[in-house]
Amino acid sequence: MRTLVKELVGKIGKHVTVEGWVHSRRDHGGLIFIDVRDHTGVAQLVINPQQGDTFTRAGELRDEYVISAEGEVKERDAELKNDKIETGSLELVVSSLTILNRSEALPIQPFSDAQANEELRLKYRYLDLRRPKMQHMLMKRAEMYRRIRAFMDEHEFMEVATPILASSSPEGARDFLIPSRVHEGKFYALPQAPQQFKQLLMVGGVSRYYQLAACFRDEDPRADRLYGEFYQLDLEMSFVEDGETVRAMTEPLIKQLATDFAGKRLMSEDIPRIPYSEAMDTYGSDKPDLRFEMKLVDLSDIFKDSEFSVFKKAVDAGGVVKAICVNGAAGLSRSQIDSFTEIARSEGAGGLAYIAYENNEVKSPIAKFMNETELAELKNRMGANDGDTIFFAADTRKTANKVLGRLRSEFGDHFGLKDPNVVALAWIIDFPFYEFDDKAGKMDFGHNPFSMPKGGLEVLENTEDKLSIVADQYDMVMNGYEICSGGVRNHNPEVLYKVFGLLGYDAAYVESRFGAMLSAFKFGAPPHAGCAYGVDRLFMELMGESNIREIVAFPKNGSGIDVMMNSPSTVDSSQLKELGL
RNA sequence: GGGCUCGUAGUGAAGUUGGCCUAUCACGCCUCCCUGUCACGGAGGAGAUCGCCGGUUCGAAUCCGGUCGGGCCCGCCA
Repeated sequence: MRTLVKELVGKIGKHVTVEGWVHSRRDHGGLIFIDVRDHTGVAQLVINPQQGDTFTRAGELRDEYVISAEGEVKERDAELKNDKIETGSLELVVSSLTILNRSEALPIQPFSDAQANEELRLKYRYLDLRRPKMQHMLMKRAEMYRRIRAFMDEHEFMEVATPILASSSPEGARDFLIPSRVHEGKFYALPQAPQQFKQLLMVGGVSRYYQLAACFRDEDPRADRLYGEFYQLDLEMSFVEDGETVRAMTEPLIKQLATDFAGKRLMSEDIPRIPYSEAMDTYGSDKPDLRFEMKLVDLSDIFKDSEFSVFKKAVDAGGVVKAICVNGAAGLSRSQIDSFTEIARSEGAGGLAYIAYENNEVKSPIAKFMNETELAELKNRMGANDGDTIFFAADTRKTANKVLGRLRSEFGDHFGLKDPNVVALAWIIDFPFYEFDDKAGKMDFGHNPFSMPKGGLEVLENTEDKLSIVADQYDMVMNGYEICSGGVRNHNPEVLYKVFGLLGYDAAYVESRFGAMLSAFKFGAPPHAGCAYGVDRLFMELMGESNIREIVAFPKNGSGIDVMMNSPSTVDSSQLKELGL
């Protein structure tokens, strides 16, 4: 019967068996100390030379050998206690020692402060997982899942598994395709989300559905985006016609996770609802980090007749001049400003104009083009003080917002405005139903084609400017990350045809792609709404990580390769033949 | 697909304005010594042609070109 390391504290004087890994060894020649580690902690074993074979065997131990040690738990003398570890007041005096398995010298040192590079850590992930931090991640992830399930259960949601072998959906991300053996030339696809299945569950009479669902998308990864597969807390509620019901229902869960679970402080108990257009205009992003202000200010009226042609031209062309005021940025060096300029350029800006206020002087390459009135009005409008710098974007509204939104986030990082102990939540609502795709030169869905246009058929048919149609669609934003996306669904076949029809897709197209859903909606589909939280990204932010691979047990690398399991891999020609490939 | 960046013993780093580099340090590894350590200590040892290929040069870890691999970002992610 094995005793866990953390249980030793209550076992002074008892004879026990402890099993685990050799964490470190201190061989004094005539006396050997072994630190044994299991998932609950580390404890010291003492092996005396009187123990004969056992002592000899202890001398053979190396780091990460797997052992079973039997003996008596003794309280250490006062001067020998180690207050650095929980079991430091005791030790196990070993009478019998078994080597359960040996270990070669490790290719990475999981317990060293210097961390091996990520590629090696991923290749030897099973060793990397022994690190206390990774153990903690696994345990916290499990705890989060327990809390989610308890919450959903309490709110009478029913967990239903939906298929992993699904069908290809044309919109959205690239699919992972699975060739069918039985039906040569045909393919399954791994679901990008259980979207259609969960809506069909609503038609099937399920009132409240949820699932911790695996989702698959073949898109290039990022630091906050896993390659290939990720998990969503997917949920849907029937007989719900307003998104507020869904938002209000799930909010307590997220608050609980942010506070009780992650130990952080909420920026505000009330979670603001911000229309998409306002978020873009005020923060230059549909996922603003609301832990700090630094709002975008429209200065077009000041500069519409300016001598400074760059600004005037932008306004004349129908664009805007907008700016952000960054506290303390007057101290930025030339090269730091250059690197922010590079960032602005990468978002489409022509350059990065600025005005710094330092020691009550105006320092700026562009101030000479402005008159006293403009400078005074500018400073007043931006609320700039000594030490601040105002950064400008003069461009189309879209580009100016994008550039300043990105800079706002970068400055937030640079000046430490993103308090890691604070969670700022917001709902971004009223997304545009359609957007103009500049590159394709045509209209496309702004977000999710399955959500209900606000106003329904009436609005779809009678609105002149289709780009002004708003979807009943909502995202939850946490500290600058989109952690949830949801909507009131379009359960009306007529409206669904119309929604696609406006983009030029005819009925036959819609039927071929979404036949099951269309047909289901003809047989008494209840109104329904729902959402899906990206639990990996949510967990990442709650754990204070900026790299999503740090919080997942076995992630793929940035090229979509599992360097440990060596996937993707080639397969036998016989396997291909069986599939008719 | 594009941009930026990195690649030096098993691991992490230093060296990178060309030459005292026969490449330095720490951890790890191996041998020996050590009865109260807990990052044990002490003595000794093995281990790297500096990602790879080519070029410039009297001389390349260092400069140039190419290539491979990693990371971040853009595109993409309904």
